[in-house]
Amino acid sequence: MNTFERILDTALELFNRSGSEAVSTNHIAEAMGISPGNLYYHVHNKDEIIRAIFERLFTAWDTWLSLPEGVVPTVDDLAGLVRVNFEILWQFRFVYRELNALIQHDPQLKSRFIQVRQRGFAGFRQLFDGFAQAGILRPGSDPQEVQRLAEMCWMISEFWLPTLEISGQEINPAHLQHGVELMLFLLQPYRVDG
Amino acid sequence: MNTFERILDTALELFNRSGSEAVSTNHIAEAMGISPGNLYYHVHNKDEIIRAIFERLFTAWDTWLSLPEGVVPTVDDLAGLVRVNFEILWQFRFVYRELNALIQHDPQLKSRFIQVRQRGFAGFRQLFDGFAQAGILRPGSDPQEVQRLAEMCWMISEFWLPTLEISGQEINPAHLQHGVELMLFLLQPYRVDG
DNA sequence: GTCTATATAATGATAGAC
DNA sequence: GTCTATCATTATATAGAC
Repeated sequence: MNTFERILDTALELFNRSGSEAVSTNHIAEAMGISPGNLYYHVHNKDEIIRAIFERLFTAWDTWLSLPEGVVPTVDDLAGLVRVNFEILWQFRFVYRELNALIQHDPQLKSRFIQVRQRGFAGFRQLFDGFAQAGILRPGSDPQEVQRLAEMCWMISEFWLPTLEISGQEINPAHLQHGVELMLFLLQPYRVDG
Repeated sequence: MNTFERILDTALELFNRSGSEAVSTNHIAEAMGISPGNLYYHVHNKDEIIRAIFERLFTAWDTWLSLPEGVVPTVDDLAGLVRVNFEILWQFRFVYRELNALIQHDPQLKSRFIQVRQRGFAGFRQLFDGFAQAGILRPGSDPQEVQRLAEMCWMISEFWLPTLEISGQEINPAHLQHGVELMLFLLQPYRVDG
């Protein structure tokens, strides 16, 4: 693996462990066993490292939401999808721990994040259109219903890990499952099958 | 006002504007027009400033949830309560922007936050028991129903502002109202009155 | 209580030899 | 590509005069 990718690997590990603010470029270099000067040959600055790690997350999200064409998704698929996102966000856990601060500090990162997240939600949202068309969700009188269900599920998908952390709860399969169940619970009144 | 409180006022303003990491004790002293040495006469260190500001938030929350005795709350009261929490969290907006990072960095702050938040949720949760007893929520077959509704509403109450920020949406009354409406939407299927 | 002056350490980043 | 050496800057924090 090339040095640039190794820098990202190491930085991600340290950021997840100690937070990106507490981890200096010197720490990263030391953890890799290279000199600080060498690190700066491969990256311009610390912000670039953070942005590159974010791009890795974005790639993971792209794969996450690239669903097979023409297949009608079920609510179980949705639950599985959210579980996968929990895994992704655990892998990049420093991101949502510091997200609002990070994008406030770096306008370039902010616009990029907002753009990618927006696209991600659009894809996620499509699942719910699929549910409605497949008759999995009952036809509602309120046209905003599907939109709102998607927004709530998305919120759980994004903020369940941070919620567990500020509750003092361990991030383990049982506690993650609680988030999935919360999501299924809020879909319950609108489901035809369940 | 005494100097300690003025330090907290100034620090809160700067933290909200630039993030607590970017603001040094020197910045705070300068913004107040006192010397760095003088600031350290009044506080031991920066962590103490952050903890003291958190205590202010906790006090605001205490007042927030101290409801008049024996009065049966309505769903409108709940909506109003959540709006007030949005105002509180706006006043202390650096807190939820950095919350997971801050409590990871300061174990003392972490245990205190978890404790206060737990108590806060218990009070919030009581509202929902009140709803159930008053017949505002339909009697559900699932005993966990009330708990889950409270958890979802609490999540909106906590994370709606961060959600707006990472969506690139301005924090204004209309966008805040959207959060309230999301909450009312998820209560809808369980309401008897609506 | 408030100031000036300062100690100490760490940060991000660069220059130039190899 | 990698190193050593180093810089300028900033951060937290303290000592001691007033």
